Amino acid sequence: MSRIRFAPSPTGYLHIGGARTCMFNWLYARHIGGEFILRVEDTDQERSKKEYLDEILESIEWLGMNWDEIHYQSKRFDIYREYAQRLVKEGKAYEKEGAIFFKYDFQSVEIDDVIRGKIVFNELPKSEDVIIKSDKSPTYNFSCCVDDALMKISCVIRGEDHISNTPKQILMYKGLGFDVPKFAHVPLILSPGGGRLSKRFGATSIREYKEMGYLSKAIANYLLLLGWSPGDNKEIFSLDEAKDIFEISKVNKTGAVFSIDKLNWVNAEYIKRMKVEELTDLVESFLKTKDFLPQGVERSYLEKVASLFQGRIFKLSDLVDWARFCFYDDFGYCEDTKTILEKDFSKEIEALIKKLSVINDFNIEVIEKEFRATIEELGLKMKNLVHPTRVALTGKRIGPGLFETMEVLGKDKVCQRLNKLIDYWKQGGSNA
RNA sequence: GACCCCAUCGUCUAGCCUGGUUCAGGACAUCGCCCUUUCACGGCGACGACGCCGGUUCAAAUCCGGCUGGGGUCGCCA
Repeated sequence: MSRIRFAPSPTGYLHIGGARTCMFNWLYARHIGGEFILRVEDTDQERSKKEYLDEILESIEWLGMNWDEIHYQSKRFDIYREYAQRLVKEGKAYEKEGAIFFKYDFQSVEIDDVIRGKIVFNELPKSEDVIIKSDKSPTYNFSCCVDDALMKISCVIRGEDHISNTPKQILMYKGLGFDVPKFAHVPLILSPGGGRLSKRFGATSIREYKEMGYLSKAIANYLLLLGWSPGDNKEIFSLDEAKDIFEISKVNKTGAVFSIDKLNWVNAEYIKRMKVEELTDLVESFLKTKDFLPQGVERSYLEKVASLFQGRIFKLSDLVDWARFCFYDDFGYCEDTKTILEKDFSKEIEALIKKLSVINDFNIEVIEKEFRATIEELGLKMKNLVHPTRVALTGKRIGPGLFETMEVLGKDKVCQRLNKLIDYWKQGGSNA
């Protein structure tokens, strides 16, 4: 049975790079029918926080992954000390000032990397390293090595920033008499400017993306596109589909620049392909956490709003800007609507109100019919009436199709808002 | 500085392993046209890459070497 692990350190939130490494591990494990193990590397008691751990586990699940085992290094200190002690007895390590140092028995070290092939190190910067600190906690390279061996990890999949740790670890495996596992070093995700993904580049944690209204499946899908490709020009696929065809050896060697534009596109694709009911669920809980929904908004209404915007938003948070008029009456007219409102169309709008107010079944077909009839009778062009009407209803010059917008808002609100625009003109254009 | 990794359109990538089918395919972004009540969506199209130099070969994006460029690591952090 193959055993694969992801080993996060709870000293920060799960960021994009970690999430992707986790996905590669999970995908590989599931693809070969192996076990997926989470190993929490919480040896740094000072910096490890429960808050971070909770967030990491939550993000992993949110992205659609599960695990078979979870271990905590903070509970295994005895084990690390025992193995370190063994090295001391064998003369491969020694104690000094309360710490234990491992002496590298260095010749030349070769890594057989599943993604990169052979990597050869001909020299190492040091001839020894601390494996147990003076506070008796293990150092990263040592606990990592002991655990990967004891937990029978068959392939260590991690970021390429660990390549230079690998020769030291291999020497430790050998010193301890352990079998050396396979390694696969995946490329890093880069900032748009090149270089490491950093806080300087906006959001980096999965949680932040969730809060911006990105869907878990879209993020998982996009992250997978960074460094791996199904190879058939397919770009939209689920973790589950990927699982069936994923090959760790097919992961790229080159670092990939994170593109918010492409993430937006993927996210929009997911939103478009979703059933309205499903989208409404997401919209509802998202807007609730943003404290955006007024009291008493009905589910059926929310569903109409979701459907109205389904094809035109990139992320859920776009609704906060664009769909405000669906929930609140207190909006003013945007600055850029001035040119539209310059000309007074009171008479025409009044005629429109008259036509609309007598409609019984206020649906899109009837609305459009009456709207066009009004245009016809007044000898106007569509845009003459469409633009001011949209501004009256939404406060903006751009938005969803006018007639569906009217249907969603309903007759009363439509007429009321149209009258408000007439008042605006009466008062000589003051934004009441 | 030392060690290591990497190198196809602006970006993500397919192709590279098993050289010819590729004057290099797809996607995002950008631009144009169409659709149209606005903005999007959708449709169509344009722009746009094998870093450079050598070598191997009848033939190289594909194999080899060098150079250049980018990245990573050098903590009793992980």
